Amino acid sequence: MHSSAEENYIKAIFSISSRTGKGASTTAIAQRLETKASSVTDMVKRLNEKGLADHRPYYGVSLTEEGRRVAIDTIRKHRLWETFLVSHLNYRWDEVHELAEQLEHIRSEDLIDRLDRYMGFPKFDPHGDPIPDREGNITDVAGALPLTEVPKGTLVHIVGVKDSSPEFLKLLDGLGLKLGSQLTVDRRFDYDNSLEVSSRFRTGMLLNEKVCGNLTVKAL
Amino acid sequence: MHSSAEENYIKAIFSISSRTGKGASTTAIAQRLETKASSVTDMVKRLNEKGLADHRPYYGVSLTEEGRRVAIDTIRKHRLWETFLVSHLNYRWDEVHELAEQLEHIRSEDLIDRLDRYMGFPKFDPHGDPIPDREGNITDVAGALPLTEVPKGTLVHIVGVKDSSPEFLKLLDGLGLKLGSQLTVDRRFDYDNSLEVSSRFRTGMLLNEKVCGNLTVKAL
DNA sequence: ATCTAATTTTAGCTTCGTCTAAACAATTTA
DNA sequence: TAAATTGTTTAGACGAAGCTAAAATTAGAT
Repeated sequence: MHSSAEENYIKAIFSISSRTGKGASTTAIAQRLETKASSVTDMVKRLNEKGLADHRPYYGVSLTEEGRRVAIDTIRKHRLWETFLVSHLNYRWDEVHELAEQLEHIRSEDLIDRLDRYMGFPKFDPHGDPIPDREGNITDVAGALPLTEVPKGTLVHIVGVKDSSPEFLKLLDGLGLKLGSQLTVDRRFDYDNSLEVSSRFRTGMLLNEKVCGNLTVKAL
Repeated sequence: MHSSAEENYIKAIFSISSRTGKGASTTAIAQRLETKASSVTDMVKRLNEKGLADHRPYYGVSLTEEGRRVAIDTIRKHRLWETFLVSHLNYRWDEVHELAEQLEHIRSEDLIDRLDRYMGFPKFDPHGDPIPDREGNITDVAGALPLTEVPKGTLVHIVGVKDSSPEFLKLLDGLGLKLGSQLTVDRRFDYDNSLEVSSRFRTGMLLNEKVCGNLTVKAL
């Protein structure tokens, strides 16, 4: 059995090494979990002893097959709970992250499978992230790419957000943007890689590079 | 903020002193939580420092007004989660206790209020126990009494179970008994205070004193 | 009323997860 | 290449929550 702390470390290692393609550095983990590098070193040692992570000092941490499974199970729980909170308890998409961080640590595979069935086996969570199935398979959206990569004139729709923080989601809400919103890239500014986009309800929206990088879209 | 461990101690103190009408003894608490008396002494000291419990050494522990509120809030969460698990996720009444023990520690009043509304503000949990409302009011069933007190010949129906352990609930299932089941007391045996009862589906059930004491019924 | 038995508390130790401060290693920079 | 900076680990400590063994207190039996 794994503690909540262990699961949080495993999730962080999984997410960092998926993004970078390399082992996760101690400081990167510390930053993400808002803890100290020395605490990370300690915990990584424990994860290693439990066969959940490999650690070559000064090189980085990576998950074992078992650790990877724990990560995916935890992500599955997180995303299913987020989906439940939004679709059944009427939470907004910017309110559910913290709660799901608690709920994902409830120890019962059966509970999450029942919740999954209760909701009709949803494929994506409220932020457009794919929900792993019971076997741990994750079906990614084909043809999805960050808004930064979209050429001028293209019509796309939003299929996901890379940043689920309340701050970012509130910004999108303020622009009237949500999952499924249709966008056209009207202009690209080389100066700072910002884009001018328009939706069906608003034109002339100027989005900076950071915002565009966090919006995953698909051509229509 | 209270830890899960604190909430468990508070629930135990609440339940023991409701039952006995006195302060809860260290050993009684230890027994209920399957821990050691010395651990209880330690924790009670902490609860006392936090203003949640009063403790006169060698006399017993009782909750402060604030501690009582924590107890009732935790019970509310426990019973609402149990209700959700049974009525929406199709769990049986003998399967939900352990899961609810985990879920009751999720820290969010808002979540539990939304769950309450989602289910239409249920008044009783799957074991017939009353669910406290948001203000902490508990509405007890008028005229409910243990089966042990029912005179011969009376027609009653089951409104609650005092023991929610899987073992006891499976025994009831085995007899075809559940909340709402109608029972008649056919005979009372002074020898061991056991009763012979019959339901609409089965006659000649010999229930011992312990079983009868754990069945709360109401005359029809 | 005293002595024994049961209960309760204290003292000291353990594990988990965290911290700070200091030492050690690696990578930049000059 | 040496120095400075950055990143990582070690050492030692702490709080929470538990344990065992021993001491202290109360209650029950004689």
